[in-house]
Amino acid sequence: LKWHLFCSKPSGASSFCQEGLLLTCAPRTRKKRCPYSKFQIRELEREFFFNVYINKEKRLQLSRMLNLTDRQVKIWFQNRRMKEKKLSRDRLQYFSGNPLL
Amino acid sequence: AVMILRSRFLDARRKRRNFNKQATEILNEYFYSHLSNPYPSEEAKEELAKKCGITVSQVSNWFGNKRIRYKKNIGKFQEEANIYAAKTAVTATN
DNA sequence: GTCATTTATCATGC
DNA sequence: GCATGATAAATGAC
Repeated sequence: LKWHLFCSKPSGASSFCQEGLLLTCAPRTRKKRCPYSKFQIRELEREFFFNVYINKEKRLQLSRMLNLTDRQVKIWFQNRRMKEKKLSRDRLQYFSGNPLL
Repeated sequence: AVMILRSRFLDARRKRRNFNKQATEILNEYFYSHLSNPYPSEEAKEELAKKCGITVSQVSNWFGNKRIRYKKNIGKFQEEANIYAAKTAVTATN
């Protein structure tokens, strides 16, 4: 059984959500998904409100403040833009075909 | 009024409801008859969505969940797989 | 960059 | 109490 090829391994070592000094797990394993804290989300959302596309400087600044990697902040903004797009689609679908507007 | 609609929209997104039996049947039929590559195209998703009375996003969610949960415990789905395998075999003969 | 995914997690149904 | 649908991190194709 194969389907999509993602290299995912449980990575025996206890991998906590703090990714300060990303130890290189030899056979590259997929990083465990770790939900961000309320504070991290709030700050990311705040920045997203001002600009949907974040520049490199702000990204580095934000990543340091939130104890996230540069890559994590970059990906968060990518995912957040996709979420916004989906929200727009859902709103359109929900409110169209709705009377009383 | 706008605020009411807005809140209803938010509630509708938050609340989860199970699909009806017929929709689940249709989705499972597709899944098990494409078990070697259970990735419906965009067109197939739209058709499934229409037949099931759900959105394309919901179809994508269903297949995403189904693939990972099937892969994680194939044994648990063996019985279900046999049922739909037999079902498609019957429809194929007709 | 987008975007379809994988995977874990969340929230609800029953 | 798990089953199930939706969402949140993370990856990879392009």
